[in-house]
Amino acid sequence: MAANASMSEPFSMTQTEPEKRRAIVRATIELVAERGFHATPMSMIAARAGVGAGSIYRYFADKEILIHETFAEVSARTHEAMLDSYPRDASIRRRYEHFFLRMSHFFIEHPSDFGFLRQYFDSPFGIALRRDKMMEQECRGRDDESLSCLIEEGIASGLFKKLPPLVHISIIFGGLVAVAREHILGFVTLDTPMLQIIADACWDALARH
Amino acid sequence: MAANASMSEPFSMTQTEPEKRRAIVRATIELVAERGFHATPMSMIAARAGVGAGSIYRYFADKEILIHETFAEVSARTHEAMLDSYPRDASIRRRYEHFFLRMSHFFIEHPSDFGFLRQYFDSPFGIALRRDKMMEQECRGRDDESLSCLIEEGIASGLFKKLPPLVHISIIFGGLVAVAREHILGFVTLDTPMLQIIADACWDALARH
DNA sequence: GGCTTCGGACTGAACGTTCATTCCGAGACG
DNA sequence: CGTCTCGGAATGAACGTTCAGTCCGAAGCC
Repeated sequence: MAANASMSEPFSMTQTEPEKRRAIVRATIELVAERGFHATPMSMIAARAGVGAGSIYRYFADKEILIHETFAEVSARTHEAMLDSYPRDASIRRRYEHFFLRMSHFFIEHPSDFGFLRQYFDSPFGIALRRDKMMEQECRGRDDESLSCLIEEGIASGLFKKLPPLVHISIIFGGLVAVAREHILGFVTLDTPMLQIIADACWDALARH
Repeated sequence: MAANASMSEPFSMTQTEPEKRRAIVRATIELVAERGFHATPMSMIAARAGVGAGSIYRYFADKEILIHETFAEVSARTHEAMLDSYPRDASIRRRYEHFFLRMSHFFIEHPSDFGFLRQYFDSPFGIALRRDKMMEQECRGRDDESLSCLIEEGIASGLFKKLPPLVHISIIFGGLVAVAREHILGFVTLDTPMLQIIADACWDALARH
């Protein structure tokens, strides 16, 4: 079936094939972000994407798979944004700031992606995924997992407080996500200088004094 | 709601009336915490509470009202736990620590309440509620809202960084909630000394240096 | 080139299931 | 024996999923 690799994707030749798939994924992100997984019917996704209800099943076997594949795409975009021009050899402080600022900008500029990710990680899917990742990480040799590494490096060098790395990550990420959420909901307005100040504040939580 | 004070609640005379109501509320808290609002059918709530499906409607007009009244009860318990023996006249630092430690202990010891609150505040209900509260607070003269006051006091006294109070609150609450969640999910274990250290770390994020 | 045939992406009405809510007979209490 | 609460079957709406048919561009034929 996939033998033919001559010049086109598995569907038509017009090269426009994934147009509908993309529309479906986009609609899923937006609606799940706004309303949550269980509150967004497939019919609503189809309507927002401008396709027939049945067409979704041409691209995704069922709702659960649609959610998982959508997550994979959002997740990839997020990692890409975070790692883009990551100063791999800079100081811990600079790498931390890069992470924090990239992340907060990405969330603020892509509120639907942000909302989708929050919904996903709060769901049983996301929790199971984290459990798997944790297992995997315990068995395999250390991989790169940038933030996790950064924290461990900071602790080892005596820069950061001696706490379980996951606690550091929770404080940073918890604060970051909460602040981004307030901005998106319109309860505060965060510009770049303000985000820098917040990044510094969260750094103070990590650092020994 | 509390108008009729003659001698009995609106139901029977057996004085056992709120027994079932309580079971329903408890089941709602647990199931919503575990599964989310839209993924917990009324029939499941009835089964967990050990009552017939129809009996819920004897106490709550519909699902939405059930959720709201359940929230009101959980919310009251939470505030009560936070304000219990609150050292109203102690230093800002001491009051902060009281708040942080009470809150984290409460969340950890009442994971269902914690899960329910998170679900509620993430839902459109919770967001609408916050919007209302914010309006109300802007118009009315300052009320007590302990944490909000504490932050403003800290900023005014030069102890805390000059940031919108809501940002301070987000950093603290975001971190607190994230950390409690990791504990409940079993990814870290937090005892009292560790929580004290975390409270101190979050304080560092607030404080000027 | 015009006409016909063909294949498969696409649609939306239809299906079986599950949900929130209603209803009614059974029983408890006075 | 009337009143009132309860449980769970009944009801209608809404859901995820399917499928019989539509549509359209490409290929075959004259």
